[in-house]
Amino acid sequence: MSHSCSEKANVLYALQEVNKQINQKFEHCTGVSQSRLDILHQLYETGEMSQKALQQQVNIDNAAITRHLKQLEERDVVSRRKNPDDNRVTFVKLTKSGHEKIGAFRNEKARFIDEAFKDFSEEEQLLLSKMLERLKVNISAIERS
Amino acid sequence: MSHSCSEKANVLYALQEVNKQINQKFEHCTGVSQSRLDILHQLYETGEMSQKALQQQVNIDNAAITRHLKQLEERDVVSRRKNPDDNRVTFVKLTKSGHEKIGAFRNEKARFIDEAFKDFSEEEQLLLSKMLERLKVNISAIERS
DNA sequence: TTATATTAGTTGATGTATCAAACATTGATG
DNA sequence: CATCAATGTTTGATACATCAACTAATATAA
Repeated sequence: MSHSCSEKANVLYALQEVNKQINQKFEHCTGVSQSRLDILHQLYETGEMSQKALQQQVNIDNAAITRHLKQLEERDVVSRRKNPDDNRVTFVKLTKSGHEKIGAFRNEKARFIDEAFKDFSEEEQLLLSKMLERLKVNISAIERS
Repeated sequence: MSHSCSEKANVLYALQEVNKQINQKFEHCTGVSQSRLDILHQLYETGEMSQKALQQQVNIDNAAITRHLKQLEERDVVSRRKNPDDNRVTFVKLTKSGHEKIGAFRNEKARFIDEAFKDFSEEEQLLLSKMLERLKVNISAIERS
């Protein structure tokens, strides 16, 4: 029991290691943080959208979204305007120059991902994906002690 | 190509999701951050050790280690002393009261881990572990563009 | 033995995620 | 219509990780 438990612990630890490694390496390669790229990626895919929708897609805090967008707006990567039909929500989209820049990052990321999974077959990817999903479900179900 | 690539991207994304989820949930359950628990866990396992060795084990920044330990020392969870044979290094260990407290956290974590992997067979754990290891190797090999 | 390099640890600056509190706007109810 | 609840966004406080610059101690080499 103690042994199998510590084995699981190691898997969890490995997961965190890989994750940290990904973030560090990728950010080091591109100069953009993962979460910022997630935001930009989402805007690239979706076009104009509300901050709320964006926040739900990329799954980081409201406050963080606001701050990222503020900076991105200053650098003319992103533009914002109020929804004329509901002044609570603000719409965000990539600027033209932002859109161009993001293209390069997306290629970079694609390359990164291809390298990361270079020796994974389709089946293995699927397997990994399924396992992660199960982990996610299990963890969601955990109650506060 | 575009399709399989975005599939990989989703796997990577899922990995990050799970990781974030783990950290949030666990910290929410115990009130201790993962990295702080890693530090305490390591001290629990190893006993007294140098900060350098600790840092290498838990793999977070020197500066972060220093700051964690400073706080833990203030709260009497940990005690530090200089290595009399080499005044550059400082040894750290759990205090008696620290040791007791950590026991509870470790149990909490064991429970958490058991829940997370509750429907995973030994083989599956091993499989996941191997895949993560491969990812790690692949990512290590990626050069800055 | 004095100068230089290396090692361990600390501190300051910066970036970013989080929660909670505040705010403005809108919707719903009496 | 007036009040109250809900929604979307912002700000402030806090926590943490990272890098770079710094200090102190030791090891190396001239």
